[in-house]
Amino acid sequence: MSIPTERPLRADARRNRERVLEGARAVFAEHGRDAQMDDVARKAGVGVGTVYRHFPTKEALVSALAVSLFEQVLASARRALEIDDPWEAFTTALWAGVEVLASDRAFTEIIGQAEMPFDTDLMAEMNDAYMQLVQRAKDSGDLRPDIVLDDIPMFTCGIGMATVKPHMCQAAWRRHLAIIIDGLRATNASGPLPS
Amino acid sequence: MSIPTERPLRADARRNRERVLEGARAVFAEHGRDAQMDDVARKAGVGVGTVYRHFPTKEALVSALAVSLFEQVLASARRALEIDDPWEAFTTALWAGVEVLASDRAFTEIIGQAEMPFDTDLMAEMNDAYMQLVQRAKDSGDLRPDIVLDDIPMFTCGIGMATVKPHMCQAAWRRHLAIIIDGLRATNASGPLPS
DNA sequence: GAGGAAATGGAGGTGGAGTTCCGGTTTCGC
DNA sequence: GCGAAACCGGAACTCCACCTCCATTTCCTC
Repeated sequence: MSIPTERPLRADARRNRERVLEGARAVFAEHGRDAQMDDVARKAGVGVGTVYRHFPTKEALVSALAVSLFEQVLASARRALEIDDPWEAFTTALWAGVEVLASDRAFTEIIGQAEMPFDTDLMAEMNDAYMQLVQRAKDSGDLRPDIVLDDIPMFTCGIGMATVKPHMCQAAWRRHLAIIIDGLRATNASGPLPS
Repeated sequence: MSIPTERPLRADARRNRERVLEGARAVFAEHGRDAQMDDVARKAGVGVGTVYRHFPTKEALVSALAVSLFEQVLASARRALEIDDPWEAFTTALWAGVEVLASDRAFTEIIGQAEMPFDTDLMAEMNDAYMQLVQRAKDSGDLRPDIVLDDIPMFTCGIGMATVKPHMCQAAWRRHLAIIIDGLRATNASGPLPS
């Protein structure tokens, strides 16, 4: 019953897999989810068949990319957790996380969906990290106490979605986030949040 | 060179046109832009051919709906302009406008695009109304002065996009907007907005 | 280097969504 | 009422994007 360890990829296969990922990242970041597989292949300098050999489905390819970006966001959250000041830690994580979102159209579209195509462990670790950031910022009295964890992806996703509008200045997301961060401060709350 | 006044629609055509619009509103509000024309027809209790007789293209149908919702938002902004207190006028307009957005997935997707398929007059009137709301709220010292007009659709669009996630509580947009409004108050600004 | 397994590429199959077309039906002016 | 014109319905067509297939090439093992 031992799981047969997968034989290592051949050299050319490994190289091409990397090229596909690279091309896909570029194409999906620019055109969002509905970029086309043929364009990915062309960008990667590879045939469509090769793309499909490495990723059986468009969805699988998109997921692979999303996982990678998700890990980036998680890493930035963990780095922020090392900051002593709770409010600075919290806002630092937001700035870093949103920067990833704002740079990639497809990623924002994906996390804006109901079902994430990820392994749940990653999600759980993500929740953990952000839960700590939120709780610490609440405990210190900096973050308004009626914020819940689910509010955070709502904000960040909103910023991402609003920023990918093609005609929009690329730096606009910074203004957007700055406003939200000011709105999140406990001292700035004009009243309790609804429901 | 007189433009031939269009003959009035026949009774059944007028009735069906209305049914198509009604069905389309429902279907697009729920499924967003990529709802299907066949579904619109079915919802309207009408053949696809009839849909295409009244709206030559899917895009045309979507635009017609969007104009109607846009007019709703404009009307709510004008109503808000009659409120004396500048800050209350401004926030009232936001609450009303976002409520329309949050209820309609396709509409949010459309205004999140580069080119709006509208007649420009409507856009200009919209700009006028919001410009006044923004300026008055700045002049009274309530709204932070470094906000520009273009920031407003960015915020509202972000809220709309973040809210149409199917799994999300329908009232979440209120929390989102409440945070942003608190962030927009001049007294709550922690620093100047970037660029 | 030879044999064979793995990987490649891109022409074409497949399916689904937008649009067209036209025989049949409904409405309106006379 | 009657004829003509407008309108309706939905089967069929088109087009485009995802995906498959296999002859050919590349790489690894012995």
